[in-house]
Amino acid sequence: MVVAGAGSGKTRVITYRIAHLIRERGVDPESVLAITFTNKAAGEMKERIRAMMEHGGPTPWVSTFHSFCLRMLRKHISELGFSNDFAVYDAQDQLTLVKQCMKAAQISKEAFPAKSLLNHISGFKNDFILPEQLDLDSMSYGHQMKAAELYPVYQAALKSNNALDFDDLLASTAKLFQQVPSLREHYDKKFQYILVDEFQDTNAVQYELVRLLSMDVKNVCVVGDDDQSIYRWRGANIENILNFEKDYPGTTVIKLEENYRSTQNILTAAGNVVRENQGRNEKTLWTQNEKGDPVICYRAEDEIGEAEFVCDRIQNLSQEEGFAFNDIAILYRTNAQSRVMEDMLRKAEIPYQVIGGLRFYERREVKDVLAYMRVLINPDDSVSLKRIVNVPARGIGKTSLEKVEAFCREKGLTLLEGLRHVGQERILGAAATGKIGNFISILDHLDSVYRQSNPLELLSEVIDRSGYATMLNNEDTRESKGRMENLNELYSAVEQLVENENGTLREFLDSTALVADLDNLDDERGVLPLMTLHTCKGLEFSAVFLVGMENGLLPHASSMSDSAEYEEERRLCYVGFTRAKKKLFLSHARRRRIYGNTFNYLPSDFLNSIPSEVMERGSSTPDYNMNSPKQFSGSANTSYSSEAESESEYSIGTKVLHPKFGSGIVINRSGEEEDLKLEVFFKDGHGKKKLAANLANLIIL
DNA sequence: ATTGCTTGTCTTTTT
DNA sequence: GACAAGCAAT
Repeated sequence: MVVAGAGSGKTRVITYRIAHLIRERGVDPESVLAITFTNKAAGEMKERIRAMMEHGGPTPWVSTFHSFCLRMLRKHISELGFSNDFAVYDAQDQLTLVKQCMKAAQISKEAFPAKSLLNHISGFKNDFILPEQLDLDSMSYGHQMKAAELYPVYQAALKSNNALDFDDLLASTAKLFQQVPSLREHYDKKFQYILVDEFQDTNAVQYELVRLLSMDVKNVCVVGDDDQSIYRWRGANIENILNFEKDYPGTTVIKLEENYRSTQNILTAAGNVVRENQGRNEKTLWTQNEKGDPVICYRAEDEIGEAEFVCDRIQNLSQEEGFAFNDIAILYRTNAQSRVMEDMLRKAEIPYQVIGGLRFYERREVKDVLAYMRVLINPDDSVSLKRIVNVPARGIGKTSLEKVEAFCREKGLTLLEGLRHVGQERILGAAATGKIGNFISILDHLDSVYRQSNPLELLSEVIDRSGYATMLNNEDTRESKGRMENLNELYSAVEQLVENENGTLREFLDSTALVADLDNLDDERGVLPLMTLHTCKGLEFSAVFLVGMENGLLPHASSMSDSAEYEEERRLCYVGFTRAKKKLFLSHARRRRIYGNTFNYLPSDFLNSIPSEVMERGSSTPDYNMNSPKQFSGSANTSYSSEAESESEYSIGTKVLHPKFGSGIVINRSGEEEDLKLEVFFKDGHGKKKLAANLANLIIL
């Protein structure tokens, strides 16, 4: 186990270890399995290993957990009673199916938001709790309990659609190895060497997978950094680092504490922020690098001023100091923050790319077109079928579809089978029957294309015959033109697949299901990347701008009520800082418009952790760099000017006292002046309360 | 019965 | 500001 700080060369350790094993120890490359966090990282690692080998030949398995599992399942899933043409459901598909199941199970969607139930189900899967293993007595409150009730229904629905969701890829593979010992043994023996990067972000299933593959051959090398654990909310478990030594007795632990990436000042700032966390392994990163420039912290009046500052400095770095745009990054906590930055970058004519946000393969038109192809491959996929049955509109509405569905339930047919029987069974009137017949004949035609030609021809036929092209052409708006462009882009993606790899349609669909945001990062051209703090993990840039350093954004408002979540925000901040090699710019705005409301945020608590020797403050208005950072966690806030006080009253993060509930912290606010509503999280088990500010008799602490 | 329109809701992070 | 659910108009 290699416990290694940021910038200490973790990934390099894995890459060189693999190269060493193969080159010096004569290990068969195909007996090596390396797990990375993104497909991009996997590709780069493979490339580097290949470069270190003398000649081509077999290569080690390098992939993400998800792609590894998908590969296993495509080969062996019949053992679990699925057909190997199963579909992979993304978050949208999952939600659609959950809603459908809730209707069937008569669960009120007002009392239980589908998203919340899905989150809990995902949580069960990440903890590797199968529906039959649910312990209802251990369930906490209402949502989790309801989710437990829905979980088996949802799994059954997935099965009848011959589909797995994202979390199933992992859980089902683990289940597969547990249920079929011969298979487990086979792969255990095959993979003599297993290496896992970013181990601090593995969850229970992933841990179990590693364990299952290393029972007979206990040769595992994991690399991680507990300070960079930022996926707790996704089920990641830092405990995995602790359990490791128990499950693998005789583990050698190697610490890497020298940082080769950042200047001393940046490292000091980052180290001080993360040091305040309680549950962490004490380690201090050091570097031989120069002290470097101080970290710059800029206070803007509003988010536009912040964006102006950022663009200004970027121009400066580019023109005066010769930084390439792709060596500078803008990082933020939430995707929504990118918009203002984009507007300003466009004005400044700086080329940029936003990583993340709405993914290409999640766009409506792309998903619609892909849904046609998914149905051809897997006719049981009713989620995709329902998506396209009336898209473009062809007169098959809600009521008709409901009747067909009822008929299907009664006869035990899949939706597609049901649609095919509409005519004979006289379920619907002549008009509706005819429309469904047309749709079926479109599908049949596409199916024959699918069987006879390549994916590229099929795609153009889908776009054409479905009526999608006509629909977009008729609309003739800026939006519809954009959608058409996306379809053209999809076309080039498939084109590439067919030309270069001679891939099949299913391989293409699989790859679309597994693309990560970061996989789209294109670091060749001089394009400036914008991304969230989560996405930036593993990357480095000469200059980094971390914007929105405010209580409520970083730390995010939703983390204020839970100390474990709050600590994760700190780590997130640490990850952001340590991406920077030479220059780190922080910024925060006094006012910020979000969702149409104006918020007055206070500067982030995390800024207070940074020693003034390594940080320089600036702002568009004077009086900022004079004082040390304001303290607002203590009892007195006399350092505020009166103007600042009225402005920041009840800001997110403010500690308050309530006559009944005692002390608490403001985690959200809405409305203005008289109608100001606060959401306050109280200690001592009172939990979240919504209060009207002028009625609640709150005392600001 | 379907369509296109309006209203209301909800926005942390993602393989 | 995006999107889904609910509405009146055809």
